[in-house]
Amino acid sequence: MPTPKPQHRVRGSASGRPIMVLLDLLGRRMTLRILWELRDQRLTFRALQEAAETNPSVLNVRLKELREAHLVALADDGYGLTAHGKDLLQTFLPLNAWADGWARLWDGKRR
Amino acid sequence: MPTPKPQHRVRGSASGRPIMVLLDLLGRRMTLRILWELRDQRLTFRALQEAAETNPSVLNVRLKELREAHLVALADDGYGLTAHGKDLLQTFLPLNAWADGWARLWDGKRR
DNA sequence: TCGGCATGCTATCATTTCCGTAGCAAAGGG
DNA sequence: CCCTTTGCTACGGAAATGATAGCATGCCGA
Repeated sequence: MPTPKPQHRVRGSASGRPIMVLLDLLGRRMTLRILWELRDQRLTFRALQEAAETNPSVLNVRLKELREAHLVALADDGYGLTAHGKDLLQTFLPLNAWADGWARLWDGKRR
Repeated sequence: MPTPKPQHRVRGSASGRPIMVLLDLLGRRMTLRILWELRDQRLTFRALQEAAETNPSVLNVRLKELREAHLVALADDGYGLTAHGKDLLQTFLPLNAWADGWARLWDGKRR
């Protein structure tokens, strides 16, 4: 379960193209969720575990990957996004509003 | 392996908040990749399978989920993004450029 | 009308990943 | 000392994924 790095073969892509590497990384379970939970706060390992509703084993693996990817870093006051991580998160912030609109697709169909 | 729907409990989130549902859906393997491959073209099942470098079993499961999520639809000329899917993809298009910049983090470290 | 071919897709099984729980080592107070 | 919190690891069962083979349908040319 190697951490995907640009220029290296990753699951689902022999090319190592950065976008493919990134899609592999973000497509692993809890990765997007972890980034999301850290979008506006720093959290300890355990606080992050609760926030993301996951367990320490998966969380630890994801955190290792995200740290190797320079998206997350651990400081005295807990885990938080790096400058790169914050930059990436900017891309995802509109997702929240988008998801709300998307959810309305089901509102009319449930009774 | 139920398709996540807003207002319903999903893996990693009891709340059913749309953003959590979306993060669960997008966090499943190959989901982001499939959306990415369809960003500017329609593909047959087999063409999509090759493009995304995956296998029919996983592809079929993901396509079912994406169709139920109204993000992908099948027409005579193959699979393609729905209006909602295209809208969502707009959010991710900047990722390509971002990933190229991100990859440079490793350029200086490889020798 | 009979191959051939491409289509979407399913079945099967081995492998990988994930999940849930218990617990450890270190650091800091009281 | 002991209690708490920290980050994190070990383990076993469950679930998801991956790879391959193959089916049913429809189309097209001979």
